[in-house]
Amino acid sequence: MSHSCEHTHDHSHALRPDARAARLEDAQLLCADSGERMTSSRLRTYELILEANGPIKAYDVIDRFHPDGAAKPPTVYRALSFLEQMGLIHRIESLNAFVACDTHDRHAHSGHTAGFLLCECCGQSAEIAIPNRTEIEASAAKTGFTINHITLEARGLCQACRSEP
Amino acid sequence: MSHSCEHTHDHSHALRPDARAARLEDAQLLCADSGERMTSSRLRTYELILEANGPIKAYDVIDRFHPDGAAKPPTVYRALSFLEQMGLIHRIESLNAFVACDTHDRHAHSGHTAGFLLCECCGQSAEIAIPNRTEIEASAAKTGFTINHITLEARGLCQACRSEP
DNA sequence: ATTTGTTATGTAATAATATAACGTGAGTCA
DNA sequence: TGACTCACGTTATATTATTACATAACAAAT
Repeated sequence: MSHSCEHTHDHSHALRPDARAARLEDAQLLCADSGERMTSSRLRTYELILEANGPIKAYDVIDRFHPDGAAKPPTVYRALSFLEQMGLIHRIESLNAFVACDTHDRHAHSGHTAGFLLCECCGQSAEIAIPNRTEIEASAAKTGFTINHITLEARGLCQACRSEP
Repeated sequence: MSHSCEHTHDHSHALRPDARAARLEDAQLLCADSGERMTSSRLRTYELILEANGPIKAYDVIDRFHPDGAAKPPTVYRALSFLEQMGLIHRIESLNAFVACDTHDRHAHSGHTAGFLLCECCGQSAEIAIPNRTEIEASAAKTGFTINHITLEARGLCQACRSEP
């Protein structure tokens, strides 16, 4: 889906090294507080996701895991599950990819559920609050359905990609 | 995800044979009107999706395609793409599965975009209108993002599964 | 300090999902 | 009829994800 265009994608959203370091620290504190272990493979996986410029595929994490050679899939998939349970990353269903949770909003989005805007051109994502969650729940409740989790992924074009020809 | 419970799922939503036949006829008319060809593999794929009691996996279609032995994957994946483009079926991203479009609502949902309620217990799905489409678009527009397609999938428990212990 | 239970990891294999590439046939229409 | 397009058949392979089981690391109680 991404990179189907001609222009260059110089509008990187990747975190700068110091911001990444801060996120890694925060994650370690979060785990310490919750009595979970932030092991080295979990940390490495999180680091690679933070380094990525947008959602990253599991096998890209696997390939980049070691300086010399790939990790074994279960190592990374286990870490991804853990990080997702901790609310540190989100899975993007429509891309089979993973993205770091936007820390700024992490506590704002109830149940660690967020919506995503996914640019079909540059491949970057933006996390948004799900507008009117209650309406969705109300609409479901009419038929007696109770919602546990909402996946909301909107595909389109980000401003940068729309303005570049 | 589904069938993690103890109770039986006798609340089938599958169409009755006559209703299925009507859908198949409608689909053929739709194709005729649009100048597309409803070939036998497309029809067979659609038939299997209509017969399913909820979202069905591509490989389940592949396995059931012939009375004796499976179809080749490309045959079915091609048919699935076609049916999706025609608005006859939807892909459920969070399940890697496909479900027949709810005909009743097919014209009501602009752009053939629909939301889904997915029961984590019985595996059935219900198609809903996306309640906040404009708000989502407005929220995206604030950052200059234009939306082409919205995926909305809510997981939870349907009434039948909540009432059965 | 040892035992014991739990949690995490290593490793090999394989399952599940999806597409590429390329040749063939069937319809359409000048 | 010839040329064109669309759909299909076939083989192979790519991509995504999990099972299964053995080992290691850790924590907590004895």
